[in-house]
Amino acid sequence: MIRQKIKIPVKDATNFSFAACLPFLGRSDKECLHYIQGDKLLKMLLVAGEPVVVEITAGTTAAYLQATVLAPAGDPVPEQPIIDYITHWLHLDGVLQPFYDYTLTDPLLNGLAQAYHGLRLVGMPDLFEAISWPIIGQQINLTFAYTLRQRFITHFGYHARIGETDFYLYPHPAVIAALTPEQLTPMQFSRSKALYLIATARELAEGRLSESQLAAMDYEEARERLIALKGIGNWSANYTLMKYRRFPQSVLLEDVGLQNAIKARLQLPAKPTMAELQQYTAPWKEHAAYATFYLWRSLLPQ
DNA sequence: ATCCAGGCGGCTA
DNA sequence: TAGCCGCATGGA
Repeated sequence: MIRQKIKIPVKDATNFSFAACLPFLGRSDKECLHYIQGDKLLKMLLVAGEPVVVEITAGTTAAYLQATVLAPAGDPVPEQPIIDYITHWLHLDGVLQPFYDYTLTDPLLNGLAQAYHGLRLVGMPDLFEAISWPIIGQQINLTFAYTLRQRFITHFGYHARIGETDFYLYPHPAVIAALTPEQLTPMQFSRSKALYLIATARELAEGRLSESQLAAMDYEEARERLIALKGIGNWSANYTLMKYRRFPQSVLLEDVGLQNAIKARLQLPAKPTMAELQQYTAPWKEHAAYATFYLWRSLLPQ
């Protein structure tokens, strides 16, 4: 059988490495929205309303990635939505050189560009995922957060078994909007989180919050709009702005992972205070999102 | 057992 | 506006 193959161009290719992205993508064994099999990355995504499973591999040069459509078999699927999705997800249209140059001038970041060269800020092209994941994960340890996320996705997300693998789409807001808290609390969501998730899903499902609305806002407007949602504070708003809107100045001051990474790199006796964090991150400006992401990466093995 | 976790809302002053 | 507190539950 001949499978549909799609080339996905990569910008700033000298600063891209597919292999460098895989450790971050594989950081949790409870991940169920994509899978890593050897040097292949597999994912189901929605293309013109239809689920499509793609296998992504490195190109023969860093200037492009290769996507192969595994399902559906038969008629070709539209290429552009797949290209757009993967480009956003892996930030293939990003230009890292200015950030890499900046890391050389910042003692906190120096060395990260070499250590993880070619790693792109892995994003979330789906707005509901980018808003609800911080709600799910806030104030609990990451292991438990991934457990909750896995339950959320496998209970309420679209599922298809292709070959030996169970693929899922992130739950649609309309599905979550129709839930009651009592359907989430037995899955060990706190009552507050259950209420926040349902209310946020309703905002999206009923059109009071939309991708186009958010797309028209600048960083500060979008931050304020997100914080107006119950359960979304400054940390969650900036998380969404970083992973979904890809505002480069997004900074997650309240992030325990960032705090621990700074503590480890500077060998501080304790986590930095909020005032110290502001001092460390103030010079980052348009490099803040990448600085944060690379510091997160530094917490993983290798 | 104790402390912490990729925070947030709400209350008080 | 800033500071404190309760939350809610698993992991280490």
